[in-house]
Amino acid sequence: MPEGHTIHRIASDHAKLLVGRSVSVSSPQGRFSADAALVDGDVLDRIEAYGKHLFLWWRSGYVGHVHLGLFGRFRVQKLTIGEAEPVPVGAVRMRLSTTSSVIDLAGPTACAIFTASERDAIVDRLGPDPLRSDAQPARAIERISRSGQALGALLLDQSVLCGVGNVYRAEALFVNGLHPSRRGRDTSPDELVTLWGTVVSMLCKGVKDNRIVTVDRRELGVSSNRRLRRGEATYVYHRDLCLRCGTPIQTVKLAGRPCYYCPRCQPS
DNA sequence: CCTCTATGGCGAA
DNA sequence: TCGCCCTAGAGGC
Repeated sequence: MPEGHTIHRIASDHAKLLVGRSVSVSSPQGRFSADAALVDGDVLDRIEAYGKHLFLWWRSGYVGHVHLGLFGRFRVQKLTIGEAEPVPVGAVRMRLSTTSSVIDLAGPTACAIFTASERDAIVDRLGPDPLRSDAQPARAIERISRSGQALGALLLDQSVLCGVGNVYRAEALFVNGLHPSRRGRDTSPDELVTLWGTVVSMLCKGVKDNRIVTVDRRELGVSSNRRLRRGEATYVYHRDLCLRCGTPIQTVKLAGRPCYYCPRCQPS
């Protein structure tokens, strides 16, 4: 679920329900109770997405920080007028509720109430976010072009650029015919500019679709409106055979996780 | 019912 | 590099 596109989508979806309103904040599971009390009933001014981080700007000056990690999920329920709040299902770390909706957060890696300067400290450790209009791609491109690290490792390094996860790194490299083990410094500036562009467009599409679909449907030969199944929506990620040429997909461990690639379409 | 997996990231070695 | 945290859905029996 959560690469950068998920977080940006959540930010805009949740903003429609919460921003400008007084929000009840609680922790049915209990682990977030003390922090929740700091902002319970406060007005939410803004929700900000930065890479895989979500920041909730409260009018009091507190800033909520959420990182979904691998398992975190939000569930949104809309309430009809006068409807009582539903009983939480499972382990709900944080519940945000208004008279018209309830948003439950389960399984996050991080969920805490910070100050603005703590939020800044997190952001300072991040590279440019391709989904943000204030992103400076040159920062990422320069860093990659000086690095002896593999592209597959650099794309997953949130301090180089942020928001890309294990699916998008594999798919973006595939689309550009780049082997994941190619070193950053062995990649031309032109190739890196194009790679950045690929990441931007893939993530943007992910926000729109609210899921990861990197394949061009025309290459699939399926009717254009059928919803793609999981495993149909990528060229190499988690596939046995390359969607384009049928070659068996290989993986190489980079940044501690398997990077899927096609040895034929992405020669070293 | 159970076991396995997952689109992350941290801190201890 | 490894272990660990956290949850839910899928699939097997």
